[in-house]
Amino acid sequence: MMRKPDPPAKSNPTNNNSNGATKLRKGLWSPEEDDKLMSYMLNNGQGCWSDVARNAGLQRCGKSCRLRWINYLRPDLKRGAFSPKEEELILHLHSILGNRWSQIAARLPGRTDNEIKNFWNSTVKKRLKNSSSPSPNHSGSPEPKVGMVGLASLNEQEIKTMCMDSASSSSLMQGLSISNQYDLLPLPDVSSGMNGLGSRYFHQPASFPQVGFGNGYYGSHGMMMEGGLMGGGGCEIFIPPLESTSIEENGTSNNNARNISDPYHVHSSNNDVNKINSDNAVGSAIYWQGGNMKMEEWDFEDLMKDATSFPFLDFHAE
DNA sequence: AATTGGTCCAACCGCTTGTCC
DNA sequence: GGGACAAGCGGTTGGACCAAT
Repeated sequence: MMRKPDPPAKSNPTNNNSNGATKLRKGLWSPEEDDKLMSYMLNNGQGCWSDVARNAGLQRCGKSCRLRWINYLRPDLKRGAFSPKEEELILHLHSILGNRWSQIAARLPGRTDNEIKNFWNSTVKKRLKNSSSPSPNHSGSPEPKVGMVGLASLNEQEIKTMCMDSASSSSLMQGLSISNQYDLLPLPDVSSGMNGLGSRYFHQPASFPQVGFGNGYYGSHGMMMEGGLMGGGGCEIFIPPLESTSIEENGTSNNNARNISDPYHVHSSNNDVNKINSDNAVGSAIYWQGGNMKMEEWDFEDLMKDATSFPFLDFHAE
C-alpha cells in the first residue's frame, strides 16, 4: 500500500553507491527497516536523529527516521479508528486551536499529529461538507452557531492578546478576523441548551458565507452536533490534563503498550497538575514555570480553563 | 471483468523554531 | 549578533485500496 518502497539494495546492505556516498532511501519503509529502527530506539533511545539513522544502519535521513518513529513505530501509539470520544475531542480542540495538529495530538494520547491531520482532512471535512449544504437558516435570520466554543467566553483583552500571539491561519485567528468584521455580538447564555454546553454562540451574519473548513469551525460545529457527534448530553469526555497519559476508552491509563525503555514516555500522574506536556508526540515534557511559559501555551491553558465550563467535559483543572 | 473515480494515509517537502558555538 | 545544524510542524503528494459503473 502507499508508495512502493524503493528497491532494496540486495547486493549491498549498506547501499552505498560507487562513489562512496550513501544514497538515502525514500518511500515506504520495509519491515526490515522498521525492525532496525525499533530495536535501535528501544535499546539506545533517541539521540540526534541523524545519528540514529546512521547507527541503526538505516539508509534514511534522520528526518525520515524521526517521522517513522513518531508516526508509526512508537510503542505507545494507538491503532485503529478514532473513537467517538476522540472525534469529539478533536472537534473541540480544533475549534480552539485550529490547525495546530501537534497541539491537538498532545491532548490525544497515542495519536499523532499526522493521524489527526489526516483524519481531519478526510473524514471530518467530508462529513461537514456533506452537511454544509446551505440551510434555509443561513440565508434567513441569523442562526446561533456553536463555533469557537472555548474562545467565545474570553474577554476582549484575552482575545486581543491571542490576536497578537501568532500570525497563524488557524481557525482561532480566522474567527477573530470574523469577529473584527462582524463584531463579536453579545452572547446569550444558552447553557441550558445545546446539550448542556456552557458555551455561548457566535451570531452568524445573514450574509456570512458558508465558508469551508479552511476557515475554521465557524458555522460548522453545530452541524457536527446535528450529525450526532456532539449529541447526547450525558457524554463524558476526559481531557487529558496535558500530560502524556494514555487513556483507554474507560478513561484508565494505558501502560501495557509501553516499553520501559521507551525514552518518550513522560511519567506523570494526574496529580501533577503543574506539569504540562505540550508535545506528546515526542514526549518531551514542558513544565509550567510561571512566566517562562510560552504565550501560546498560556493561551491554551486559559482556553482550557474556560473549557471547564463545559459540563460534558470531565476536565479537571485544579 | 475491466475501468474509473474517490478515499485514505504514509511519507515527503519546505518552512519555522530552537539550540549551540 | 549571526551562522549552522537539528528538530518540529503543517501542507501536500502519491499510490494502494475500494466501491461504483
